[in-house]
Amino acid sequence: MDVTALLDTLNDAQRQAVSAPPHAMLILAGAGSGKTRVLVHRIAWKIQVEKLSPHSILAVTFTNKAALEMRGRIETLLQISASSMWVGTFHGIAHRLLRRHATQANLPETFQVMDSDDQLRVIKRLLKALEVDEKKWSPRQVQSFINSQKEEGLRAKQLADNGDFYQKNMLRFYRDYEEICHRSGLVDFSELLLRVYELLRDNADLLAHYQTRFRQVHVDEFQDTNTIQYAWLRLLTDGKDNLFVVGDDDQSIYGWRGAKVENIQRFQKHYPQHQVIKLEQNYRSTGHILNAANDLIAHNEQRMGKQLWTNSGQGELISLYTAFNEQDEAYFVVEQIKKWREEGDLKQDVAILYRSNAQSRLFEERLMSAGIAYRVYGGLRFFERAEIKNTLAYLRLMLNQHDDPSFERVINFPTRGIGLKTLDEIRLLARTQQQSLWRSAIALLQQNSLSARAENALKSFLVLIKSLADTAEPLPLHEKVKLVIEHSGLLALYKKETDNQGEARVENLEELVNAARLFDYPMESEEKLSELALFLAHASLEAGEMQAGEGENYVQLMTLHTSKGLEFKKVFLVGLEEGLFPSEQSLYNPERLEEERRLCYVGVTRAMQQLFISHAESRRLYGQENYPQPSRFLREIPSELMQDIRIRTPITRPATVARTKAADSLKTNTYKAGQKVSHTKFGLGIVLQTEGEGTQEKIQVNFKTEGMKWLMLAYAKLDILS
DNA sequence: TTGTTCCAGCTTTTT
DNA sequence: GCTGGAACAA
Repeated sequence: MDVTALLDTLNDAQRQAVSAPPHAMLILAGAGSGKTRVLVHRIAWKIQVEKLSPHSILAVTFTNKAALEMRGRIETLLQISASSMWVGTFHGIAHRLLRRHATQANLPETFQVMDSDDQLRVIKRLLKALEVDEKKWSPRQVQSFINSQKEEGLRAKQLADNGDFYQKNMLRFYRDYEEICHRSGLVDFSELLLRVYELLRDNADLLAHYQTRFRQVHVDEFQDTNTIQYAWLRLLTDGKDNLFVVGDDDQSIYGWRGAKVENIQRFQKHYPQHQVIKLEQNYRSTGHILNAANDLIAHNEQRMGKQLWTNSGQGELISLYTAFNEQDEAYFVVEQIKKWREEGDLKQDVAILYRSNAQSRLFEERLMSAGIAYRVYGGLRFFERAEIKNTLAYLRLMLNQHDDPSFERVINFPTRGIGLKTLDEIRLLARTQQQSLWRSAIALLQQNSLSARAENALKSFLVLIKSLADTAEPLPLHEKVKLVIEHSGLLALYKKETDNQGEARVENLEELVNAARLFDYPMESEEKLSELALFLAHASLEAGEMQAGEGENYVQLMTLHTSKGLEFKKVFLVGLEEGLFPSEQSLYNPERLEEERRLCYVGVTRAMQQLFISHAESRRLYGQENYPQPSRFLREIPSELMQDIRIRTPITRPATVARTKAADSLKTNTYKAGQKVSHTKFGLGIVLQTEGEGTQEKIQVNFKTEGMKWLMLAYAKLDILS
């Protein structure tokens, strides 16, 4: 392939980015502007034109999916195998480095990776052991404290409590947590990043080695990097000016989990030689949709500034539907999908996007009764399922008996007569002796202090693990997994469950054996670790797909966050109401509000041809009827880009809202739900309901401009208009 | 050990 | 208003 072929299919800005001289580059890539394309072609350029070996290229992404796609596209483009190229997630690459340099990183060779669920379990147990009030110190709170400190690059010993009671306790938990992880040979997700950062920072030789090796470093979704990830990139490219980052400040929607958009500014300061290129031509959406997105995001103050454009025509207007309530909203969406289905089979092109997962239920119900196949993204993924995690815990324990969380998980699962009392004694001994549960269990047996029954049960558990480990030793990976499933008692247990769930679990276990069979482990000469250990790490680092295969005939339901990076011909953006989107928690915080707006921008730019936006006038939330204002984002999209699908006629509010309340209030009250009223100060409004009697009588009115209010009827100056 | 009841909490998610 | 988890009882 010659050089022109690499550039031919690109537009001017893309071409500039791909063929730029080898210095630091910041590519601000708008939604649908061919970001991955540029990244892939840039890497191809490096290999093809600048003759870099794939070996000297590093490309970092956030998700496994993105990493896989990038490698695949490079290989297709260049028709080479890029297996020597390092393409992976931040965590995946950190894991790889730690495996290679475990000793220098002060980790055991067999260290394992914990997922967030494992981490939470460790913290829960730790808090129990310390006998602190779980109401006051919630495990989740502790977890997020620890993770956010690590993401800022801070160890417990680097933090001061300043006499602060809260901080003092948190630091105690943090220290204990580090201790348990160390003893069990476990590393959590943020630890992977921090540990690698420290490894390179403290080992000049290693750092120099990787700085020399990676002649080009590429980062996808740069706006999502957190402090420690950026610090790591800085180390790796220090004084080299060879960092190529692609991102979009307007699509930064993960600030709440530590992402720092400011890293874009930091980049510009730290790499003064850098060049900025904006990709603004959009190949996805029609003109109207892009204009809406542009005008919406222009309401944000904190942005670098970008204007998307297309030369593919204006397309259809955006449709706006005002629903009576959330039921009506779901009804409308599904009716619309039904119409499309009658016109032709279009289901895989349709997505319903919402702010929070709880909103999916109504759409699911409607789709179900309409007989339309759908798929909800989110929820538990394969390697996160309880039966899978139980099996993995046995496998981990076989590999490393001092893995306390795994020990806890399966010592009495399936039940084998080891009660709480025995377990407590083991825990106590472990704590006082500062040793693993496994060692403590053995010690306890030697003390002969247990009852005969407990002793037998415990002994047989230890023997089980040992014999599983020995028997498995010579077997191929999938046979090891199979052995555990069959001999741990898990299979028998799940087979006994006669309901669907039991069946599904058995199927999942079979699938796990299959996954093990198909697992081909990336074995480099230095990575002499056992296949099993790598498989277990893989299970933590890649929890498995949760999406339907490409092009399958499903309507797709997902949160706005999940939709980032995807595109659909027809998009429903639902629930655009103040308090829902933007969410209640963001309403009074300008920064969070801007993030919500970016989220809305992400949603709008998912649509290729048709965008439907809806909101409801009344919505049941947490068992309470709410009358939310339409989202401010609706006002921020120019009205000439939108068409109302139905004329708003609030008088014909459906009976469901008005009926019961109205019937009740009829007895004593003159006001009825649905009546138009006028207030001297608040203006026009619609009566929603009344409550109480006599001087205590209150009335709830939804005012056109002022929103929903409760008024004391005795004082309210209301005129009935209808 | 299992079932029941009570109670808090309630965006967003990848690794 | 529902759900998941924990505490408690049998």
